[in-house]
Amino acid sequence: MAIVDPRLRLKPPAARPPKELLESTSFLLKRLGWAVRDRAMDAYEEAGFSPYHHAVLALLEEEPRETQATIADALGYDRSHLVGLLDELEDRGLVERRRDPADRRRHLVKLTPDGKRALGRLRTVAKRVDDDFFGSLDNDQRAALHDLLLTLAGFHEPQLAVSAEPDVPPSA
Amino acid sequence: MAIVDPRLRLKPPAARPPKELLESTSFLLKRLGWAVRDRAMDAYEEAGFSPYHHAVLALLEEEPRETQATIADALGYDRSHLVGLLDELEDRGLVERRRDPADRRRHLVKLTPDGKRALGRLRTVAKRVDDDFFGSLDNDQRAALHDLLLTLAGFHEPQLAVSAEPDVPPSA
DNA sequence: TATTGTTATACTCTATAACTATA
DNA sequence: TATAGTTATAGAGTATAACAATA
Repeated sequence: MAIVDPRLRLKPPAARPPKELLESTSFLLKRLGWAVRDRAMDAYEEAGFSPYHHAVLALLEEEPRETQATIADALGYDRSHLVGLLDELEDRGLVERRRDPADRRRHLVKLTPDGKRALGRLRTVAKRVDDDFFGSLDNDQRAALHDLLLTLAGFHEPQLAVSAEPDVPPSA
Repeated sequence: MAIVDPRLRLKPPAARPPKELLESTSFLLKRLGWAVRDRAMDAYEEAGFSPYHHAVLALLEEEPRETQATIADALGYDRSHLVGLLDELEDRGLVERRRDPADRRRHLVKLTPDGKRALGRLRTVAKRVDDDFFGSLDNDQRAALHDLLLTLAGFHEPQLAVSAEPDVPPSA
């Protein structure tokens, strides 16, 4: 049905990046990081959220009475960025901000029951993104990739290091 | 020497993202992709370039007489983005643009000898970024990571797929 | 004077769309 | 009318710095 110009078949439009870029792990990591970010953004947006909201809610579930500064530090966000995120979460009744009586400059932030429920939904979103994006790998490959990335992360962003601070010290 | 406030040892400031994020491969990929992009940008900037310049020059070495549209498509850039990049490269005498006599709307772009030399320098920058960023992995790990990323890339950005189009067709 | 949270500002990117010259 | 390259514009995102309240 489709008639193809012979010239196109002889010299295909070479719509491919140069080999030396494909041989660079940095290049691949950059591209894929961007791609997965893109997908995650879309998926969260469909659910009416952003990945930032998820991160904040998840952190609050683990550490129930955080101050805004510690939240920002733990997630690597700027403190002024966090203000807007918390405004949105508070407007929807997912978190509560109240002044710390011990230091009235501080706000203590905590999860509400609705926030906890929202967190559940966001976990589903996150899982779907992961399964979609890494679905082409088998379980072993996926685990291997995760390990390698975690190793790298521990090296480059020490705060992402695992077990640098065990719940129970070995000596206990 | 250093005396540590006991409270700090009992309840360290928890400057760490929630566990569920660390368990998400997407999250790690996103973070590391951003980190390596950051480093690459800095390294190229020190050399007076951007990774985009490198990509364009590398492509032109492989395919010496590209039109702007095919360059943009091959690299996944927007065509209007490419204009500025080529302006910069042309101003420095690293590429040449001339009209295609067969279709005067088109520009044929090619590498100059100076461009070729610049490409050499940019390869050094790229190698240093790669070695720095993945230096904490041993050779096997590094190769494994590269393979996994390449597999993923082929799945998500088909134009990054390897050997989808062999230099010599199997039938030849 | 320093710190917490907040607001305001400026700057970079990116994406889109208009525009020209050719076809 | 459609396409290649170019230019212009608007919007999002980010980083920085100023600010008010409190310590």
